Amino acid sequence: MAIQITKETDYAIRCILYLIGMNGQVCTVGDISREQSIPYTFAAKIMQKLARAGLIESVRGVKGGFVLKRRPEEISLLDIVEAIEGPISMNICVLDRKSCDRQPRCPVHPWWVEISEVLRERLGEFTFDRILK
Amino acid sequence: MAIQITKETDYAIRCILYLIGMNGQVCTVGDISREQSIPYTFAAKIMQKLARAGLIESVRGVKGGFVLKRRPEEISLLDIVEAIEGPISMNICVLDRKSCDRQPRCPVHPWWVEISEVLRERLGEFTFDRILK
DNA sequence: CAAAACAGGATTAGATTAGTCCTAATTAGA
DNA sequence: TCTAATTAGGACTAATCTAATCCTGTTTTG
Repeated sequence: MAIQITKETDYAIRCILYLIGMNGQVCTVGDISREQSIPYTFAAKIMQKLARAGLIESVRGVKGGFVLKRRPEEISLLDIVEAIEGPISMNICVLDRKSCDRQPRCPVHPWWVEISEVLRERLGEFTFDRILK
Repeated sequence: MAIQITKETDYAIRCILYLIGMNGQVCTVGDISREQSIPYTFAAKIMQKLARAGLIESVRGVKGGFVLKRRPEEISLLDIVEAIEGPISMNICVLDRKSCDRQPRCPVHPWWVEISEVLRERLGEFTFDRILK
């Protein structure tokens, strides 16, 4: 676990980008997988996560697929990162205080809390309306 | 590779913290390993990396060990993270443009460059003199 | 009811992280 | 000068996580 988003998250961003480009049209996993060069079953998993997070909506059955559920300005990098990887923290101790074995207080802990928060804020500022310009 | 420092980096921070607390006294890997609960051989590797990065200095032979080479205000979280994990980038494409298969331009690329830079700056602001207060 | 699609659990392969082992090289001190 | 304490560093192993696949089930159009 180094300081980098996963390939899955990178794929997820491409998925959203693709849906934005399709302007409300329902797209299948097949379309997305083909156009964005993402392995089919992996793309399917990613779309499920994005749907559970409420960023996109699934339509089941023949003629089904996925559509964007929010407008581009309502979707940020943070939304996608958290939909795929879960809550952000620069060090596990931020989310799970027990994991820090240097009880009761590690002097660096508050720094990680602060840096994690800064990163969240920044990721939240990058919304997809900005990308179209 | 998710957005989080590794355990090795966390250990490295403890090593520096320990040396700072020892006020210029030469400390062995044994001391550090014992006091900070880091497996001996792993701690040895970490100290080597910190030494190569110029944060600490090694003294070989009997009575040898490690000493801080810089003052606390000259050591930041960034120095340690980069000494252990190498250059920071939120997405591989920031360091290795070739790794981005969506040539020639991915619209998200400049965002990752910017976010990586913000993170570097923030990590650089946390210097170890601040921790003592 | 058949075919096209999503849902989701279980599994596998590959990469990375975490940690170990072993054999030097260095040096203080008996 | 020999020995013990110590760092240097390459090779290796174990554990964990990421990336990807497989399979079975459910929904829905025509």
